[in-house]
Amino acid sequence: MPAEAKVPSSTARPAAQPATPPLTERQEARRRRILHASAQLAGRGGFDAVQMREVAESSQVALGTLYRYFPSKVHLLVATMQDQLEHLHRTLRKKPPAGETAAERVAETLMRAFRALQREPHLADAMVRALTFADRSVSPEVDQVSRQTTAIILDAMGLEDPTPEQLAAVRVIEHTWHSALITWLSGRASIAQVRIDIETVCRLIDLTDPAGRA
Amino acid sequence: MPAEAKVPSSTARPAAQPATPPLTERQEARRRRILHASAQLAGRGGFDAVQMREVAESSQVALGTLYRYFPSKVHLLVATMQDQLEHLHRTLRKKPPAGETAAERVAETLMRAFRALQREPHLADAMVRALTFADRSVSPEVDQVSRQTTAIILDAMGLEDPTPEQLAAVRVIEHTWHSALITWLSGRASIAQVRIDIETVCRLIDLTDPAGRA
DNA sequence: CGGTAATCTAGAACAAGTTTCAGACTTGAT
DNA sequence: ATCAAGTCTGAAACTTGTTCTAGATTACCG
Repeated sequence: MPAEAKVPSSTARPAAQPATPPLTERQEARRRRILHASAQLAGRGGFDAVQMREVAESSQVALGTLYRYFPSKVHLLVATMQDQLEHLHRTLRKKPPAGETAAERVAETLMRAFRALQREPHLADAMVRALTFADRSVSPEVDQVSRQTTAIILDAMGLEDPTPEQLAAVRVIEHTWHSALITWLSGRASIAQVRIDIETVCRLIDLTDPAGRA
Repeated sequence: MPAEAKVPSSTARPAAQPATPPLTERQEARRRRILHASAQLAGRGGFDAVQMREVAESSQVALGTLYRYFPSKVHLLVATMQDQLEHLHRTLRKKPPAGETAAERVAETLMRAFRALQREPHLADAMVRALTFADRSVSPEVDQVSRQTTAIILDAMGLEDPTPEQLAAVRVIEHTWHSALITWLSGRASIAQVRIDIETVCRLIDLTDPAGRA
């Protein structure tokens, strides 16, 4: 029946999506080439520089195939972000933050991530814009990014069993993180400002953990 | 020299933009028609339904003229949002929030705004997506929206002389507000969830005000 | 091997945002 | 009233995301 297997869609991780039929090696390679080209183009030029025709050409794939793998430009860029986030998470695991309190560690972690983004501001632009511009059709993928981000923050807090209040705080931290990134990317906030925002929101953690009812 | 220019009639608010050459009455009328058409189309269909050709036709204006007034679709939608925000602010002034603490009043105000958006979810979609998708070329306009939002929140807090810490909290509240809206609009968070996020972030205000010097 | 269904390719075609242009129209000044 | 300069209009053109099609390839089953 099938030839080169079924329609691909998300991650390469086996322990992730439920309905992701496995990919041929050649397909996996194509997918990887596409994501690489996407990140490459995004790296200089940002969101606008990632043009589907160029991605296709650059990754040696027909336009139609590109769209079979990633049903829209936003899907593509969100997938690119998933990729980068995984990479970041691995890096962070190797060198956990050293702060005293949970709030400090989270702030340190986010600032580290922020510095990584500063090294590739155009790539950051492409990914973050895609993420916030995504409509309902990309919800699953965006949600996956969100879960990954949550995991990173919880890791930094060093909690195995967060309370609902703490999870609420994490949600707000994520909101702030995304929105602060946007203001920075669009030139409306300085790097210093972003740091302040992050540090401010991280104080919410103190509010829930040490003294409060847990 | 100029033609339909120079009549210093009304931009309504005299204390707003610095370098906005005043508009003729006919121009003011055009501008208003355009914004009305924009809101109308956004009202059903959201971001995608606001098509520049339709806006032009619907507001009895040539496409080129539309682009003279609003240099891009995002500019147009952000301007639409400015419009709506002013309206909201006026409404809110009439019925200030009744909560005991500043945090309660801010949360109440934002929830009220949220309910207003729920009545026109498509319009909300168009405006918020435009806002977060805006690139640097729209910074001034987006900044104006941000200032207006800040003003609304500060009003709710009832402060005439906010401390830097309080301003920081307000910034984070705004971040959360925008990002929470996005998650709601893209179907990744429920209304209840948004309420929780808002209430959570508003606790930051308690952190700055009651104990410290006011 | 041969068959066949799914995949891939190349390229045209379509949609909506944006730009451009020639000509008609308005406005304020002389 | 006339004129110069800025505005508006209508329409075509251009760009880039997205869809579609016909035919060549590929993977797997028997």
